[in-house]
Amino acid sequence: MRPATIGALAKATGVKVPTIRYYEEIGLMPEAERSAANRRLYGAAAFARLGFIRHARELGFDIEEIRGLIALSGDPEQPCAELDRIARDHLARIDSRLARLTRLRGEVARMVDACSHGRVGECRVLEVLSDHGECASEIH
Amino acid sequence: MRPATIGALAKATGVKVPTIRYYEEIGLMPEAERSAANRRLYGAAAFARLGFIRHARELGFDIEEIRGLIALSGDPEQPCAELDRIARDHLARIDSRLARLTRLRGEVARMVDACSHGRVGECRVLEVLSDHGECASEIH
DNA sequence: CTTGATCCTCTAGTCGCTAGAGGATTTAGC
DNA sequence: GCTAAATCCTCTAGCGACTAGAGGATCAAG
Repeated sequence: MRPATIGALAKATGVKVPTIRYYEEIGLMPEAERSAANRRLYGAAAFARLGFIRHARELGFDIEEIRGLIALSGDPEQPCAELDRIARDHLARIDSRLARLTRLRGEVARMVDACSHGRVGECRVLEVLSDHGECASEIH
Repeated sequence: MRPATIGALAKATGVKVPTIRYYEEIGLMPEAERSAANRRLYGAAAFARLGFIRHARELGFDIEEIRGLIALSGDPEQPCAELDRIARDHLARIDSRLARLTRLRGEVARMVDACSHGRVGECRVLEVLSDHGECASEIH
């Protein structure tokens, strides 16, 4: 397998070309080797790493967390407690976002139900929004 | 009730001072009157409007939607179909975010479970992240 | 009358990209 | 071999919704 262009890497991983360059710029991807004409060239390792990054991003890890995960993966002798901690922290964040979003859904649904389908003057959507006392749940 | 300073408005509504200035800059709040010494002064209407904005933001409406809601609220004779549409669209967005976040939670939880609490070399967290085939659900 | 809190404007930074300008090089079709 | 389209390069600027900080004016309390 000879080195691929950035376009081929993009196609294979589903990460856009400018995003790959951006990842290189912020040091998330290593600096790519270059062809004689200054084009970036990627080998199998780059495909694996970018795939990893993409998947982690899809799971909602932020760039700094991914940096941490990559650093840890480079040293297989380390105990995986830190890895576990990053993942658990992330899970906790997801859970709290889920809880918040669920409460929010309830409030918005209630608001939609309150619409009388008449004129704006009678519509309760605006009232619900204006008056925090209308909230069923305490969001703040 | 004589006019309040920006600080008092901030305290009362829970919106930070720079954010209020930002809202004025982008035209979400009207330009405040000024004291002789050029300080912003706010009356009851400003409290109501900023409270409305804050609440809508908390419910996840974006600035453009809020602009729309405010514009509609200015004309009580209009039918409230448009209002209803904005709110329903928003509800649909929340639902799809909820669905996505729920799938994601499942994957991350599975990943955390896969940690053998040994060394990084044996930990499946990294594998799960590397290999999209490991996914239980199709996210993309 | 001084001290500290609050206010003003302005610029720049956050995150994770995305878009576009302007130019070089490569690839595909004829 | 030649041309046209696609791809690549670098660079700067923009998105949303703020947040942070500099540098200076003004206000309220002791």
